[in-house]
Amino acid sequence: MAGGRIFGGGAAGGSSSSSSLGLLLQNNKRTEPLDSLFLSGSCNSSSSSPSFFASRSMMSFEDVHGGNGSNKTYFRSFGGGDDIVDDDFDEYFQQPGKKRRLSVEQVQFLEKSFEVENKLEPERKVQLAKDLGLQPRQVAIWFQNRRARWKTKQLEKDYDVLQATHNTLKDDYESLRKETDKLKAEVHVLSEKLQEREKEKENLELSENSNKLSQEPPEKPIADSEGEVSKVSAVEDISSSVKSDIFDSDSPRFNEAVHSNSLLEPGDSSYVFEADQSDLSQDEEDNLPSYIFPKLEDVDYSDKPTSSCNFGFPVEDHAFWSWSY
DNA sequence: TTGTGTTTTATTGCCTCC
DNA sequence: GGAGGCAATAAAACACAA
Repeated sequence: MAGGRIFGGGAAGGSSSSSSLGLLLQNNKRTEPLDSLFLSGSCNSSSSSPSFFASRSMMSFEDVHGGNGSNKTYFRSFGGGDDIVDDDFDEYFQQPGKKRRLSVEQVQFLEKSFEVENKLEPERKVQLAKDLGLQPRQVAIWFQNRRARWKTKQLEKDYDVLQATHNTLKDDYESLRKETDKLKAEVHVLSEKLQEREKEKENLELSENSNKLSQEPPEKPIADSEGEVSKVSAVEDISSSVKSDIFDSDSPRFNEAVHSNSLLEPGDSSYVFEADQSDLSQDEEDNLPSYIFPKLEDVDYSDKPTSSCNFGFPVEDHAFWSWSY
């Protein structure tokens, strides 16, 4: 233990008319134990000089006179001084590396002061030191250590609160996940049913058509209207087929339609799959059929005005993305 | 009595503020 | 540059079980 700071040089001289805690508690009621401290620990005692009083605080009366360790009270009376033998004190005080515990009363006093204000201004430090018969440096150290203890306790409290919050969130997450799984399974079952129904319908139509074709002899259309008639029937065929393909992600015609942007135009009344993309994670997007969640690179918005920073989204739909970096 | 863990007091070194 | 705060740490004091 070399070097280090030099002790604060004892309590400041002069008498005071108010205690340090009194400085802070001017408008507060004092507690009874502290009152006794204030009274008994007064530095106004004419019988002892402040410097002597502060020095005396560095020792235990009972230690000097053979006290038995635990349950010690170091400073039975702050003001008296008649029962102190200076030689014993000097002997004790000069022992190197000895630590002296503060008395219960001193600690109570300091605790009370700490409750009021956990920082220590120089004036209060000196005043407290005077009141308690300690070195100002000791008071400062006590406050420093007390702040450290308080901080540790606070951290423990914060940790407990965070842990409780974490547990609550975890439970919420679990229940939401279960609900999501349940809903996903429901969606799966329903979409399978839908596909089955559409296929049945399609098969029925095909068989009906083939029956008609096999029973009716082919009629030659009139030359003038031939082109028109075949065009209309062709369009009808394609139209009905496309409609059913909307529900069939495997249909190449469906994909063509999507790519040409002719069927799934947002805002169109036929735009039936307006998925809320914000609720889907990227992984989920990847697993979904393209008709529910067309990939960005598959959608051509070349006919729409775009800004330099809209990531390929139509400007009017994604103003959010349109800020400039 | 002794070994061990905890608490309290004090030191050291670094940092910030005035 | 000095004062004061803080984190890390040392070491004495204390508590307590074996």
